[in-house]
Amino acid sequence: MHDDLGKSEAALIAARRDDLAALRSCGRDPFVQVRYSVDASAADVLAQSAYLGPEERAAGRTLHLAGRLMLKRTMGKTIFADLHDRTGRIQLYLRKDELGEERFADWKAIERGDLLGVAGFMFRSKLGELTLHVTEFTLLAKALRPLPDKWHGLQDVEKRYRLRYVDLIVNPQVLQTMMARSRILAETRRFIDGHGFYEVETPTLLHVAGGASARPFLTHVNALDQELQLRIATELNLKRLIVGGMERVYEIGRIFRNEGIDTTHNPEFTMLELYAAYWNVDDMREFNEALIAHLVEMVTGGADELRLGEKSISFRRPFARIGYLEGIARYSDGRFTRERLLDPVGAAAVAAELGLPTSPTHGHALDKIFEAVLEPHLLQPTFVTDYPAVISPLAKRKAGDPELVDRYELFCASMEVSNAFTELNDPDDQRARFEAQVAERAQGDTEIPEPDWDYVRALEYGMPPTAGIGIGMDRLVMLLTGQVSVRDVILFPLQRQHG
RNA sequence: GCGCCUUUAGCUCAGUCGGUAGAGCAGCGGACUUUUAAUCCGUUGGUCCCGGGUUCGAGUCCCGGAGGGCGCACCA
Repeated sequence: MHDDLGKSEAALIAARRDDLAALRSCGRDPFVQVRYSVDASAADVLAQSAYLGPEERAAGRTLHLAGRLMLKRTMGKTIFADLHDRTGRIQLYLRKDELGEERFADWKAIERGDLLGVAGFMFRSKLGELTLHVTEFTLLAKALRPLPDKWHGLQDVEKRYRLRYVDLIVNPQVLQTMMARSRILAETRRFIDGHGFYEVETPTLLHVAGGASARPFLTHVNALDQELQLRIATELNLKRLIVGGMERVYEIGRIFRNEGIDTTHNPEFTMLELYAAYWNVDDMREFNEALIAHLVEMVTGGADELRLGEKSISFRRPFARIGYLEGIARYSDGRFTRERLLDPVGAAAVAAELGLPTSPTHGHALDKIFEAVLEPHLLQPTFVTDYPAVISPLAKRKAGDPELVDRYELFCASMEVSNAFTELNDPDDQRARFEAQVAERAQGDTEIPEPDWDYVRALEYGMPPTAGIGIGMDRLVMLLTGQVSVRDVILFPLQRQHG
């Protein structure tokens, strides 16, 4: 049909273009096809014809499937092929004596990668595989570029991320994970909506990005000729809505932090933040536990355990609980006491004892100590409670213990999965905490945001007692799908531009 | 930002001591009416990431650069 063109990529494309030209010249241009009436999916058809005995063929209506041809095995006057759709793989079987000389010959120009509509009936092949016996087919689109190796797929990590569409075509596991992510997000919304919450959208472009400690991305509005920052949290705006009376609000939105990129950090990521008026941190913990257990049940099909590599993580309720200071004391054999940790000088000494680099602030030192001492032990789902107030500028102080706040973080597999607290609604205390942050910023902790004084003003109108939570959805999806790199749960992770 | 590793055919990978580039798959031609990464016969295909240098000669050694991965640092 076409000349021997060699097999450099350009030649492989040229050969496929020749096939396309040949199809067009005999009035079979695949790109004129506008739709195909699909009435079945690979997974459904396979499940429904499981009853078929050896070499038995199914009676009944003709099935119509569509998908991408991923493998072609030509045996002279018959062809076996693999068709993939979003639900999975199904084998096709075609015979020359049924299709006729001409239609069968069309398959010379139908190759791996092409998109196909097929009609036929199910049967069980001699070797026992449920197979669609094709009686009718339509080429729906031609792949002009060759696909990667049929066995190894696309392994090159850089190409997988840069050419994610190819990755999705040839690595079914990637497609499964990304579709699972979509389902997890949808189920999270459904669960939350079921508890009477309102989903809202707050701005990503802000004059002062606050609500977390992180360096923001900077940008510029031409219309106003002003510098703007991309949000680093949705917290302050969502609590403005609590002040305004929405009472139960949440946002699942993109957050931007201009910081390092590694297996657990992408500069843009998806965070759920949720606020409930008249709840406290214990109500939130209950809600959190129910949500996570529910999602685990969904992805496992009813189990309460996740396998993560060698590890097995049990989500049987209630999850474990340990105090922040109590935990550090326990895993340091009592050496790192509350008294030492809550004192800036003592904490710095503890950090030095652990060989940690010098921290610019008390809070920074506490974070490092926590990560070194307690976090590695938090494999099973564990609520770490009663955080020091110094590292919780937006949380309410514990009644009777003002050095601590009503806050917890949930850890699974040594990864922070949620962060929740009873919100500080005392405007005077909030103002004082912001002022303390200004001082810390002056000490050199550049991640500390500029205070949002309008937020204090909002509190002065009165915010009901409120509990709030933040959940990094990318990390939650990592946990639920067993991925070790955040790039494997983000469709298009940020990559450096080629020079 | 620092360190280690990595980049060879469309894909997955070999390439020894520095001697002028290989395999499998894909492609192309042929055989084959129940295959399973089909098989069998034949066959084409290279900016060895880029730029310098050493050398009679560089995929290989040296210097510089780019992309990527991992670790550290940074960071929820």
